[in-house]
Amino acid sequence: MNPGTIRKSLESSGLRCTPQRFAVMAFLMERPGHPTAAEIFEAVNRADPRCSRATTYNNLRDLVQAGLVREVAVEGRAARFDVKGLRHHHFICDRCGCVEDMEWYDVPRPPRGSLGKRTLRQCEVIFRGLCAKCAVSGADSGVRSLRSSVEEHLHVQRRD
Amino acid sequence: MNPGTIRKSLESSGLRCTPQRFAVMAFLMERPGHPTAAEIFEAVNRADPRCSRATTYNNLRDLVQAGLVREVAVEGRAARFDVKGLRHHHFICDRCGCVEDMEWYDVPRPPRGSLGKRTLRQCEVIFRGLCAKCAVSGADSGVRSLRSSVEEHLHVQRRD
DNA sequence: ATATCACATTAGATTTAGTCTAGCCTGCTC
DNA sequence: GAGCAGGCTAGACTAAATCTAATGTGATAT
Repeated sequence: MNPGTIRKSLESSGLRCTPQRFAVMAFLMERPGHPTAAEIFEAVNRADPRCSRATTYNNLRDLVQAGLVREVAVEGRAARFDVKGLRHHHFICDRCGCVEDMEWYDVPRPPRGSLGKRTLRQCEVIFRGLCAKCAVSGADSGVRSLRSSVEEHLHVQRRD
Repeated sequence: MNPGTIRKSLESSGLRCTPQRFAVMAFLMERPGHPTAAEIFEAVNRADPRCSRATTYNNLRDLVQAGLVREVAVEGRAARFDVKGLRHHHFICDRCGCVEDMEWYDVPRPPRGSLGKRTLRQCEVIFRGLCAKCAVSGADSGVRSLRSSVEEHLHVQRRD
């Protein structure tokens, strides 16, 4: 990835291209796979100890606000980040919490009228299940958090 | 909401109907609007101080695992919970972080082959934008965290 | 060249959200 | 009526993220 590209995309979003900001962005680009903020901080800080934790978080916030980076919240775990490149959806593993990209396809807009006074900015699809590694390994290897382990449909037929 | 219904759905999911568990479930049913764990704890504990924080979290975990309750992770904020009743999607407000239900409609499955060795349990659509209240009030009222403001055109200044 | 100003950065303290620990309680079974 | 399992509790603890107050940086104005 050409350093000029990063600089340009930062600047065209109104962000100054500081060494720290550049490093965070570069790390995200060259390491797809949705790292957590802690992983990003650790990597960037190891490469150049001039980048502190607060700066990493600040820069992530700025990059997300500028629309260059996407944040993915995962139940019971740290958030994960990826560069907003080609459009894609996300797959979240119930077991290990990893986030993977899924091929893009269009999501139908919500039906007329269901939006009310709300303003719609984005629709995204989240897929859930087991990632390839966890699906294969079968046995448990780190399940701990609030997650639905029962198939979706087998409960609550509630009439209201 | 008939207390018998709650007891029955707990028991048919293999969960004993304890007073604390019942209270958490009842609160979620009678107060739709996706409260956070802290709100649930506060309400349930105020109504009956015999329910501790740990118990609230334990019960939420159990209810989610049993498939009676759904957890919604929100970027930069506490998770929110709702009873899994009628199928619906979720709308998350960029500004205040609230979660609202959206009318259900079918989501197309991921295209053939894009799943690989993964196991799919669920597809859900998340809508993002501004909730009715925030869309109207325009001015800022509590934005603080990593959130995307790109296409949002309304530049909220953090800190004042 | 220097004062100024806005933006960036830092170390470390703090807050928030959630989990863990160790012990007690309750109600069933033998 | 002892044993046991699941459930509960207060409060200590942890992880993730944010805040604070001070310092650095570099562009522009004087």
